[in-house]
Amino acid sequence: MVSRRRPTMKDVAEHANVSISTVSYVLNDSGPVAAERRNRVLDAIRLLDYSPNESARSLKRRSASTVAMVVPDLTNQFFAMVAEGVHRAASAVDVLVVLVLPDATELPEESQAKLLRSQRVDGVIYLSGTGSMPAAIYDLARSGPVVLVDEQIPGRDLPAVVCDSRRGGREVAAHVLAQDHRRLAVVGGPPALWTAQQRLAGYREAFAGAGIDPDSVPVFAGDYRQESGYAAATEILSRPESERPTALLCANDLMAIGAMQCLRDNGLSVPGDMSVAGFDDQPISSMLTPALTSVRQPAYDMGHRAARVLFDLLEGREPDTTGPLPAEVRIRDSVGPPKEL
Amino acid sequence: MVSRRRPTMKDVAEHANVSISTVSYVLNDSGPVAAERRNRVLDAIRLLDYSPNESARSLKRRSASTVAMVVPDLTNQFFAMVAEGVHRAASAVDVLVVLVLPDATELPEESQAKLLRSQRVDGVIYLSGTGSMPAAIYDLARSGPVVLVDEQIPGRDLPAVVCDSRRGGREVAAHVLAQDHRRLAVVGGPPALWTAQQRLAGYREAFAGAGIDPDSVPVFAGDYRQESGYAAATEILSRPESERPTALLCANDLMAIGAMQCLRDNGLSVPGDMSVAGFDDQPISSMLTPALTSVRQPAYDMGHRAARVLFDLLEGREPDTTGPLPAEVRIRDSVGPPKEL
DNA sequence: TTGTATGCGTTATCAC
DNA sequence: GTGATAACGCATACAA
Repeated sequence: MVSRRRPTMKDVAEHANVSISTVSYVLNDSGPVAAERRNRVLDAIRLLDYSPNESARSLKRRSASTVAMVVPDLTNQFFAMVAEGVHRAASAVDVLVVLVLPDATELPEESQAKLLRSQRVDGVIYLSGTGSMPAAIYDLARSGPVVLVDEQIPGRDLPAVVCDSRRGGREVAAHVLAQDHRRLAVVGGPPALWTAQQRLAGYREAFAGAGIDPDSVPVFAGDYRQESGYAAATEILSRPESERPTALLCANDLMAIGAMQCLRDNGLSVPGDMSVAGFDDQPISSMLTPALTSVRQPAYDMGHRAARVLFDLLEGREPDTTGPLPAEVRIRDSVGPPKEL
Repeated sequence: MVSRRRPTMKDVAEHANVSISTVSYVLNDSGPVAAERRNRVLDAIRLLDYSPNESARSLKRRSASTVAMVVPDLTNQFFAMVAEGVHRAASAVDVLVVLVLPDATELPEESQAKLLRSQRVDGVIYLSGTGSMPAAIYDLARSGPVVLVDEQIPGRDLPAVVCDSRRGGREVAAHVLAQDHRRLAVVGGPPALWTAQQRLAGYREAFAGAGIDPDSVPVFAGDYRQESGYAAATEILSRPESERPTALLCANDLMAIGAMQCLRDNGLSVPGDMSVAGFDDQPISSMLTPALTSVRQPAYDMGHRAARVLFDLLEGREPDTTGPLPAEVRIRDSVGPPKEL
């Protein structure tokens, strides 16, 4: 593979016996050009297998046609699906998506800000998901447009695409309560995270609606990871059976899975001995035994819309600012009537 | 946000009272510069919050410091983990990774080739995974370096990072046989895919080693998706029980999961009534009930190594060409002794 | 309609 | 050690 020099516009122009600008005109429809000459150019392009050098284009246009997508963890299928939505929206307008995963070796927001400033990317889609992510984002946003997904920063209004987590929380909780559970417990997410707050708020609304004092329901602090679900369940099982909750509301599927593992390891059955509900509706959740009752978030759509919002911002359009997307309860087998009945 | 023009080297030079070249020298260590002036430059850079325009750099250097990573589907956790490995290796050398997912709307290899030729990316990491992908890749490889992951094209020798699927197949099969199963069946992957061929070849070696004629073992053609596992199991269950296999070797986890669902739907227990083994060891597989016996592929390492190979190629180094990575059997609960015993 | 010339921000060559 | 200056490949204002 002798890797010959790639053809440039100049080569094309020479082959077609026209000037460079003419080539540019046909490439971008940016000027009038006679049909016959246009064809000559097109032929030359095909012949030489020419394609424009995007670095030069970016330099000239001051835009890289590229966005960064920050996700905490690709193996989480929720993030993966958001990523697919982003990718799809981007490739529809010929924009590249560069992947940014937190790199243990450096401060994440610093490297992202550098990326933005270097003009290798025009904007950022930010999925905090897990982890803290405080005002640092706001710094980031000074270097260029940033769109948040499934997250909101109270006070500052950064553009964000979210779904109605509070309502989703209210509805799963209501579903559980409708099975006549009266003693519940919550395994919550990181208290600093917006999603965790919303989901919890939703649960509490449902409790109140069912005549249960929200403050009487114990909340175990988790971190959205499987281990923390296991740990919370362990703690719950350390109590005498008569004081245990009969149903567990977990703020995400991973923790629900951890809790279910713990219950199984201790010889309890789900939902026979204890009901468990999750949140996220990861694809895997429906494959479990029992299949997990959860709340589906439209991950793909959220990613897609976030990308659209970012593009609107980049092109000075007013972003589509319709409300949160719906989150729907998926009723499955992990929630049943309480044992006592 | 009034989005002022970003500072350029020229601005830095003026602030520091030096020439542009001096700034360039300190930025790249590409020339000698007196300590005192170097500091002036550094200060100016900090003051102006300057960072170099990478489009201009790419243009000049004829390299984008960016690679493309083609994956069929991010929600498959194997691919997600490969992607993480690639990302890590890339960010260690300050290379960006752009995500490429097959876009239903156009021929995949065409858009990728365009990407390569446009010099927005310097090379490609290609994960065919599922789907056919024939000689088209080879065309791609003429536009620039391409490294295959978990795939090989017989005949042509494109650089590829694989793991020892044949051995992995042999070893799971041996594990199953060691439980005294004698009537087995295989749910294979797409026959055109290298991995599917290797895994099957491994199974057959084990059969032969156990005194079973490999040709006597029925192979159901799957496509690596869950549904095809379900379908294969359905077909198997249509036979009289005395002719059914007592163990199912599935060429990937997804199909194993599908098969297990089918068995459950028909009231059969795993491994009580039939044993099932997978391949890939997706994170979810250990969370199933029963946990799936599978073969772990070092996905992250494969991605990491593939990226290293690509960088070697890009910089004219001889790529590290150590053999396939090991694939290890993960023994779990979905394989047990046959029912008859 | 078409061509010429200039600039985008960097790097690198060459004089000084 | 340092600083002009010419590319890099493309887009475009302006002249023809």
